[in-house]
Amino acid sequence: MLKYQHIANEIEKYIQDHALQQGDKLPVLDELMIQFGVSKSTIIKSLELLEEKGVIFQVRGSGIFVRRHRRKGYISLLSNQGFTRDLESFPITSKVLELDIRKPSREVAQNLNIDQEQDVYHVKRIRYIYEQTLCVEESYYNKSIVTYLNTEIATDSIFDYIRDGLGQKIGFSDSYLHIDKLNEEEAQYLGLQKGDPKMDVETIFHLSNGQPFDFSRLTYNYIQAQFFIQANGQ
Amino acid sequence: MLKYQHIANEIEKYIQDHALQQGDKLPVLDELMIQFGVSKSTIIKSLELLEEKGVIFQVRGSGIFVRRHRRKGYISLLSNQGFTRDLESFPITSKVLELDIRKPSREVAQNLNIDQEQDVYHVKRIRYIYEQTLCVEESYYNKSIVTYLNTEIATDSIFDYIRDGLGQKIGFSDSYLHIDKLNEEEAQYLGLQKGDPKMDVETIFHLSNGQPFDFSRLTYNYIQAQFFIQANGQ
DNA sequence: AAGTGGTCTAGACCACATA
DNA sequence: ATGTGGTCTAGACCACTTC
Repeated sequence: MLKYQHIANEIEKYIQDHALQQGDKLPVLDELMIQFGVSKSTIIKSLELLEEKGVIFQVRGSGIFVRRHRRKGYISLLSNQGFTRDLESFPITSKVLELDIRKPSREVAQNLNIDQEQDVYHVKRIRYIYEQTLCVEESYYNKSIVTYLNTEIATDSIFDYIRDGLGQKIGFSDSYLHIDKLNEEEAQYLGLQKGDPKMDVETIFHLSNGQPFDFSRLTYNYIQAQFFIQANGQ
Repeated sequence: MLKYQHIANEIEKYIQDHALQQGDKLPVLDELMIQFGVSKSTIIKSLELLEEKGVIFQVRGSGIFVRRHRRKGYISLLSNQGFTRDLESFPITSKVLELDIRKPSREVAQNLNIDQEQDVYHVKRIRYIYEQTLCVEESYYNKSIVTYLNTEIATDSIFDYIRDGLGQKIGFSDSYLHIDKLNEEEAQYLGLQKGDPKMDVETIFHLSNGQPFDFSRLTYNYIQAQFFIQANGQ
């Protein structure tokens, strides 16, 4: 593991173990340098990581402080690793409704940047949070990258499998959000009424080399759906 | 202006001027170092900025590539500078409905981290995009930080005024998203029906020293509301 | 004035992709 | 094997906050 990653983890663990709150001060740069026995740049790199993650904020001339959002039970829209990778992880489970290999629609092919003759895995799942219906998910994986899938994998974490089982490196993702009304089928899956509110999140996931490998649409139960986003200044 | 900021701007301008698309390759590190006459670290810092912003992605051993999301007309949920600061800026206008000084409710006081005796500016606005109703906004500003406001400022950009007029440095923000149904009043403002879907976005904006200065709730018209989020791997 | 974080440099060495 | 990005160092100097 890289030094700066290791140090970032240690600092984050320190914050959690000591239950530090928003605004609490961390040791100064010089101390951290000595404590971890590395150069200033390496500490700075660690702190940049934590700042980007929304764990701390730095004030020039003053110090390094803990950043905490106050509300619990919200799902982060910024983790592009699915839900299971969140720090404050939720008890998310899945039920697989459909799993097959097919030719993509034009929309799917476009989003995966392939042509319509190439095979994709199609997966439809319901996802539960605290045993309540959270969302319906429909995903398409480029089969030339995600070469194999089965129901067992899809019931567990597909992303863990892609990373650990297939050895693919997951990079960045683009998400598009829409608000609309539920249709009959969606309402049935989510245990709501037709015409009730919903949020659709379409996401294109890319490998770290920029290749799209997954296009997914999640339709959320508006009662369970609470999200948060931490933004940093530019 | 800092070197790495300047370079980042130049590179971004280069991408726009040449209308580069997703996956197009940029000059390699060595070339950029020579071209801008700076050290490797400075170029890297610029590229990190652009990567965080979702403008490029880097592949070790391969190169630096342009990152573009393909869909137009979506509002970024990551800009914590309001709408007006977006690169692909929209014609956003505002109408001020209410503007007064008052004592905050407990909820507002909590979110601004003040007590209920301290004054806040209360602003209620309707915001339009392409001359259509985008959202209703209700904001509360800590009056000890935002010392003055008037209708003219609130019709324009309040954030520009806070930064440029008051000389405050805007830092990070925490946003919380909910989906629900419109009530009578909201429906009227947005020109929709009671019970139609809505998205509420509550945001706490902080100065760069960590102090909250603005708590706002935006209620979006579900027909106009389209958002996007670019996430980077961890 | 002292303390603290931020920028920038030159260079050594490492890890990954491509051919 | 070569090219390309990533990590890490030691140190000089700068900018902001606090006292």
